[in-house]
Parts: sequence; C-alpha cells; structure tokens
Amino acid sequence: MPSLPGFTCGLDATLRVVSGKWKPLIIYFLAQEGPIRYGELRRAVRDVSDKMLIQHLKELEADELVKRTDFREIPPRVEYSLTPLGRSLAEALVPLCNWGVENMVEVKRVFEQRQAGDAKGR
Amino acid sequence: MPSLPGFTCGLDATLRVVSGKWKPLIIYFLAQEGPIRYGELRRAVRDVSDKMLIQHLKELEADELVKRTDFREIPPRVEYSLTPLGRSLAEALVPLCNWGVENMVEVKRVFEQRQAGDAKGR
DNA sequence: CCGCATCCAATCTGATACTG
DNA sequence: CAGTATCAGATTGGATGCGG
Repeated sequence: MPSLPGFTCGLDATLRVVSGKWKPLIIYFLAQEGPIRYGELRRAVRDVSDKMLIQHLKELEADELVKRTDFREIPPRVEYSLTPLGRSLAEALVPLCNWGVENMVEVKRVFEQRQAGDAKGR
Repeated sequence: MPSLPGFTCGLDATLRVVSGKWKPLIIYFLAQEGPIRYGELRRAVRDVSDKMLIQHLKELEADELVKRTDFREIPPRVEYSLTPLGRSLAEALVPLCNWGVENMVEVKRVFEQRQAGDAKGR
C-alpha cells in the first residue's frame, strides 16, 4: 500500500516518472526542440500554468530526466533539456505519439460522444 | 481552455484516452492475458480498488478501447478484452514497458532519493 | 524573464459497506 | 462474482500577485 519501489512490471516503473498531466508533453517538446527556454516551453505546452510547469519540471529534474541550466544573466535565462535518460524515454514515447496521429479522427469522435453523454446523463 | 478536441499533436490525443492512474496498466494486462474476468484483472492490477477499476473500465469502454462481455450467468461472469483499437494502443505501449524494464534500477534509485527528500524538507 | 507563494476550486482516489 | 454507493481525504489545477 505504500509506494514502495516494488514495481509490478516495467510499465509500472515508467508510469511513476511520467505520471503528471503535462509530463509526457514536456518530454516530447524537449525532445523536439532541444534546449529550450522556459518561456518558449510554456508556450509550446499550451494551456499549462506556471505552477504546473514548474512543478513538473522540478519533478522531472529530480527524476533525472531533465536538465536545468541557469545562465545567471540579467534578465534571467534558463534552458531546459533532456538528459540521456530523458532522451531514451522520449524515444519510447514516439509510438504513442504516432498512435495519436493515426487514430486522431477516431479518438476525436469518441470524445465528442462522451462529452455529449456527460453533459446530461451521468 | 475548454477540453475542445483540438489536439495540439498526436501525443495529446493519445493522452486523452490513457490518462488515468491505472489505465495503461489495465490495457497492458488485457493485451497480455486476452479476455480476462473482472476478478482476475483486479488481482493483476495490484492495489487498484473496485471503484477505480470499474470507473476506468467504463471510460475505456466508452472510448472504444475495451470490450465488456457479460455472460449473464449466476454467479455473474464478465470478461474484458481489447478492441482492435485497444490492441493497437497496447502495441504502442510496449516501448514504454521496455523502457521501464531497462531502466528500473535507475528509476528505483531516483525514487528512493526523492522519497527520502520528501519525508523531511518540502 | 523566470519563477515562487497563496488561496481556493475541482478532480481524483480509496476505504468501507452494501446489493443482486 | 461483479459490481454500486457513500463519504472523507489527497492531489491537482489554476488565477493572481509578488520578487530577484
């Protein structure tokens, strides 16, 4: 019952580090854009708030998937990039991304249905 | 800001259907075990409660990733299995699973560090 | 520009107990 | 066996405002 690192399987282990509303997206953009500044990342991951972005970035940093580089300039300049571990995870994310592209029409359809249903019934 | 089905990318679309604490695990086990009864699935996905399992199963069913078969017997017998769409998603999940296996030692290590830190500071 | 702190709302999660 | 109901607590989410 405690979150002991007793993983039931590989997927379980992976989920511990990518669970978070925006984390996969963050990793995905970092993989695409390379080192990227905070503000740019914030714009790339649309709709994310400062709070969540920073929070997730810190966790990803603690999990050694993301590297933070503070240039200590005025005005501040901070860049984020993936560590080797993060890059390998990004690659594992590619098929999921492709799946989304290939099935976007279908996903969109079921989603619209679901929302129509949620609106009244449930 | 509303959850319009205006996906920013494929990954975004994918995340809409697999977001949920146990969903990837559920899909993973369904892919491995084929049609599986409710109770068995519950034991496979360790630590999940009835409430969450049912809730996620219903959503996955609504998203057309999972098929529910009720044999209408007494005592009840219900089997869950993946739809073709679900199976394709399961395949996209395989690399993530492998990533976890390959990096489990590292993930475990950073996780233990994090928890030690959480315990006091934060 | 980058980020932290605070407050508050919404959502999610899980134990427990109960039903057909 | 396969769920459902309820309720409390945890977690997440975001708007706003401030600070180096």
